[in-house]
Amino acid sequence: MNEDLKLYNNLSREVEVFQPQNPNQVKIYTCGPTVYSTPHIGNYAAYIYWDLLVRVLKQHEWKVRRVLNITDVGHLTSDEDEGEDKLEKGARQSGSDVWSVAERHMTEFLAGFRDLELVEPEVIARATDYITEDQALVRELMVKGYTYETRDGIYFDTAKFPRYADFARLKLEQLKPGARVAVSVEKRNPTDFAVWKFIQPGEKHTMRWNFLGRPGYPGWHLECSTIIHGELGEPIDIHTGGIDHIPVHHTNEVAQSEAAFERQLSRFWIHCNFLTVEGEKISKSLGNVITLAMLGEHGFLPLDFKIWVLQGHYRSLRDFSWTSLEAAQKRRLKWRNRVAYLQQMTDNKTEENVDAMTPWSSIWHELNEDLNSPAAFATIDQLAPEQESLVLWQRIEQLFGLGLFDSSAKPGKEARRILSRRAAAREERRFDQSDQLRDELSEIGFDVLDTPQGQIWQYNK
RNA sequence: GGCACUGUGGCGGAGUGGUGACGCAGCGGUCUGCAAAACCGCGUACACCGGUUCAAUUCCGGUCGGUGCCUCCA
Repeated sequence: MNEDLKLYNNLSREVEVFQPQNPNQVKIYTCGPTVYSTPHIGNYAAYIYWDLLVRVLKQHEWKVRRVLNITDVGHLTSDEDEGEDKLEKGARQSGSDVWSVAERHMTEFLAGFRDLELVEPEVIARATDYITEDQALVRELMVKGYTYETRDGIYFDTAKFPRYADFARLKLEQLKPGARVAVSVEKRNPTDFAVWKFIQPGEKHTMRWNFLGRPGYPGWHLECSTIIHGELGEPIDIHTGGIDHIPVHHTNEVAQSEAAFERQLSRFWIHCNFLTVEGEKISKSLGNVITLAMLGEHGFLPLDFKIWVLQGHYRSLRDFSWTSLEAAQKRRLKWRNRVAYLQQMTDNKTEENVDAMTPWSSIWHELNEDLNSPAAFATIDQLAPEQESLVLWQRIEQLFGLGLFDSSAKPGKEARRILSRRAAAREERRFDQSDQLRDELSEIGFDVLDTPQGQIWQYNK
């Protein structure tokens, strides 16, 4: 178990050995979802990768304190209705209010978390619970002279934070401001961003808090800085997020946190790549959004999707397709059957005489090489029968959470009765009957293997 | 335009300066009452063009292609 954990750190753009500051409290922050619509598989892919990270950290016997934020407060939409908040829009479309839209989608998101057997973070922080702290952070930035006020909000002056471009290695003069959105004429620099927004007279914005004598709401990047400060304290050990966050969100987060608190925000920054569907980004406007529920309609479980995600590397761009999901589903079926097989052999008092540590150390090694789960999977697939044991499979399950030991799908009363009738039929060499019973078994979800030790059932789906 | 990632066999997907990971699909065999599972065997894969090298899919340069970001988004 004396394996160094190596992770690709966005700060150095290199794979580095990771050591926590304090093994009793590894501080991790994960950028969470904005809860304005049903999460899609691309959103979950990120949390699947971070789940693996957390499980690996825990396997190192470090104590993890992980914070996940839930953005339940305003961001502007990307659609044409300029300036309308995503939550407001969701509320208008569903005929309810912003608070219940957020509530509903947060519940939905967390249900998906459980279906994917993702380790629950130690802290789930809702942005709206940190408004006072947000305001304190804005005040701190104001006092330190990093901000200026315009008609619509308090802005962070990125020119006053010389390291601004470093994180994303931006070439500021080469950015194309207004490539996709109109520039505010009042901004001093194109990269300046709001830390607090004022609600204009007549503007519809249900979520509002009084600050500086006016109604308003926190800026788009503020909550992450605030929550990290309150729940973990700088510097944290690892900050995770999607690759898309590097140039804007994380850049701004670093700027406002490090300006206000004068400490490094995070020692490691790790980012996962995107998932496309048929070569294109998942987006509502393209109409290619796939949800966990839709996977179910196609006959897949969330865990089939999880193994699909993990058979690629978190920094690789992945393209989703139903055929590749099917291949992943079969791989998981095979693994479940290996566990089922071993369990039945053990029931039959077969002695285990295996060395679980040899394959385990290669699996463990692969995962410590920047979370190379695809390579670890290859090792698992190459296990020789004599290397396999339930102990080893339990460790594998503990690392990936793939439902390999799920007992709810095991043969019920009916299946067990068919199995014993078939055993009797074979004993008397009534093969027509035993073949027919095999077909019946197949219809209720099980295959049967005839081995020297007798019948062994296997899942067939 | 800038930045980042990326181009591996039918489909996915690791990895490496020199014996073709692994999964799915396919073919043949052993085994089996028949199967299944398992095991054994079967594929002239590394976008293109140069360079370095005894040797390049792997390093360097260029070309072409794909994706993402530059408002929020994993």
